[in-house]
Amino acid sequence: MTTDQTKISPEFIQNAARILKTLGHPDRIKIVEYLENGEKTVGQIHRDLELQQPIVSQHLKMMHDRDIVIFRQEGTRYFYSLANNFIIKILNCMSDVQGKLNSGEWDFDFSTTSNQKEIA
Amino acid sequence: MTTDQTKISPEFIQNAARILKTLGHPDRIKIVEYLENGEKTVGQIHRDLELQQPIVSQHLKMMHDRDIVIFRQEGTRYFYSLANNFIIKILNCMSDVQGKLNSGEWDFDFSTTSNQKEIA
DNA sequence: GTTTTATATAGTAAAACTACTATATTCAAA
DNA sequence: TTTGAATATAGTAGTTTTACTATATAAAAC
Repeated sequence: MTTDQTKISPEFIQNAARILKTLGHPDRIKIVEYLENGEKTVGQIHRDLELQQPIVSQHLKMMHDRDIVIFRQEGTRYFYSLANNFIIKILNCMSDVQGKLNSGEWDFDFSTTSNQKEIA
Repeated sequence: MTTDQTKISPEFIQNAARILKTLGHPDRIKIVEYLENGEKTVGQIHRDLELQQPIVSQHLKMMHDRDIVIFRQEGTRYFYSLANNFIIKILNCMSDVQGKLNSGEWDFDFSTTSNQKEIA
């Protein structure tokens, strides 16, 4: 029902697109989800998520450019964390969806997807 | 708090990434949002959103491949609609976020973004 | 001082996306 | 049966992403 009352503004569409696009990569989703537990160093992400270090840095750099993560430096280590609750909100949204899919409340089967919608 | 209880499954991450990435384009967000009002023909989208027809078809094809939209053909016209509530859920999530940003409840200012998180 | 450790950066080839133009296809209409 | 309307497709040049390898930096540890 958030359809007509909360019309997505043109300016926001740009931001939303950029955020969604950036979040649209398996590794980055994993990283963001991992960061929900609090700030982590590149090495922790690298080891715990089993991703190559340069790849991790690359993803983090992209996400930093797009304001998804921030970091603080301490000696030779960089501690990254989520930049905004916005990101968590989306992640939770995805989690909710997953829950409904797992519980069978929704069909995510596709190919068989039926959706008549309110066709007048 | 959907962190540890509802762990995002590896399989879902793939789907989520594909969906988010696909939604990560201004035109496609506009189209999806437009389709929330019910099914529309290519021509309607083309005219109402002021997007070139081939571009619209291109986006719709991609979104169909990624199971975001479905369509039914009637004569020479194609009626497109959203394939799953999943998509609406995400859109609503984005709308909510926008609402909070507009109301100043959150800062989306970035660059100034502060986020200490629960640093132990 | 020299060697690790922790990260960022450069460089790059292959793949995917974007935005267009031109054209084919299929119905509907005259 | 020719025309026009509604869409899909093909083709393509330019731009981003991706995924790696190699390397530069800077702080720590010896």
